[in-house]
Amino acid sequence: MPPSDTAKSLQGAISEILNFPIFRQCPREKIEALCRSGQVIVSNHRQRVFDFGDPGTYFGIVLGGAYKLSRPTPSGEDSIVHFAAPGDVIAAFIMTQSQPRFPVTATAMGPSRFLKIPRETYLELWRTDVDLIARIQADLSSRMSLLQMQKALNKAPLTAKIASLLMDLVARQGNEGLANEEKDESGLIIPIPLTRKEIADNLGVTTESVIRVMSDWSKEGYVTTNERQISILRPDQLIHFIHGESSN
Amino acid sequence: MPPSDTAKSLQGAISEILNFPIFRQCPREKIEALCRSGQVIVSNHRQRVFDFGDPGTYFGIVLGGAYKLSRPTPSGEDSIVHFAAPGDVIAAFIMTQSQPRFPVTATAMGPSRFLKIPRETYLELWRTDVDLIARIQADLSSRMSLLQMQKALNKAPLTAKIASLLMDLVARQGNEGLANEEKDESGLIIPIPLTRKEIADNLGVTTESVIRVMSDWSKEGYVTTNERQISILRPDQLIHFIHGESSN
DNA sequence: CGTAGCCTTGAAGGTGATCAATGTTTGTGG
DNA sequence: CCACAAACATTGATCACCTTCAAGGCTACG
Repeated sequence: MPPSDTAKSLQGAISEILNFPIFRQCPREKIEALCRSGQVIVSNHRQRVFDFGDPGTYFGIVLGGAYKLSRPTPSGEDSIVHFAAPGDVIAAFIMTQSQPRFPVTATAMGPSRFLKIPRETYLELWRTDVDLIARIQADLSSRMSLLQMQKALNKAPLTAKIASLLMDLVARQGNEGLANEEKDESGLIIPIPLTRKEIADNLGVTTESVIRVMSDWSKEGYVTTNERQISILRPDQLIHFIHGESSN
Repeated sequence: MPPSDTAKSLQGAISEILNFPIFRQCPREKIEALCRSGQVIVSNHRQRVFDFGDPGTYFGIVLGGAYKLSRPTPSGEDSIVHFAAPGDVIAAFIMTQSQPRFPVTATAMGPSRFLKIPRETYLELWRTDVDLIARIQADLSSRMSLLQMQKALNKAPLTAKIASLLMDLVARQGNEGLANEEKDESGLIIPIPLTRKEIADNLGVTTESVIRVMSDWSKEGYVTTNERQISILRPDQLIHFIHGESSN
């Protein structure tokens, strides 16, 4: 890639990042400084960015598309820990360790881009720009909170788990800059292309079980899927499932 | 409590904290400065320190005993998110938020003590002592990692979940200063007084199920319990369960 | 044109939940 | 010090939910 292209994509990255909620009202110079040491990485569908256990020499900010963060289970399958959408920070948590290793595998879901920033830059930020670090921590804090919420649903029926996941994903989109006026027409659109298997791997259940629930909901008209794009037509109904009431 | 007592317990707290692994090789003055603005809180068994949703005006470092961090589930039960042992940091993650609220309820498990440190002190540390903040982050990082590992076990049978929890708890003790030479005699002792219900609430299963598994293991001689003190006699057997092999 | 990934459906089976009853220990107040 | 309540532990029977296994169809992509 010629240097001019790199420069251009970096310029784009800066303005994109400034639009993400966690970096709102952040002085442009700071973001520029952050980006200057970084590099925009473009990924294809299903392409792995790094593997569980690899040396963690950098962290990332998702710019477009999505990445799934997974880790192998003792039984050899994959457990998806998080769906990283634009604005999400990846692997920042381990940067302060002395010999960091990535705690998850990152895989692109559809064509995606992220800003790759070397570990040294992160460590320098601790001294030069504490505010920025605090913003990154805030993102991790919400991830932690999400994990805890999901843990609390362990005992709940599968319908509750799926409904909760879908509602979380649309809620995250809502917080970001996008105008979501399409509510009334086509329902809430989930901003990440999800397969049934990915939902299953995230919830720790089987693909078949997810399919059965989603099929029912499609028949009832609560959701629709095409091209891995899931839309929620009846958020109210899904919320019912989260709170334990079965179908009525 | 007369001021002399407070001073004494603070002195004790300082040396205790210096012995915790995350604060090892930390200059004594820094810890002293940290403690000076704090206060040692003593809790009785089952006493609540703060509730989910309360304004988060302080954070804490567990000195003795243990605290369980839980949050209410949509169905009205309790989900235990973490067992906080001595050396664990509580609620530090939310300190940087502008209007922090405790994301969990903290309840003492047996007689316990923790150092209560006001939020302002934490915020000041960001400017004055980044190293200390990094150490606290490291504790949270390991908590996050633990949550992810547990999530990966979602699909595993109940035996694997319980075995994993018990082994995690003894491993955490091992990392702390205590000499654990009692391995050969009485097995690995779990440093936290756990009820079956607490195990169940942590794993998102029912008390009865936990009891059935633990009873089996007691009969097989893998574990023993008395006075809520659980000992692992056959760690090797428990590890088998984690990796999916059933009983043989 | 064949493979790989994803989606779907059905039947059978098991694991853990639920419900109910009872015993044990701990703590509390008269 | 005893009586009573509350929290914890235990056991059994039944049942629902989700898994497992099997088979087949669809689409994308080299």
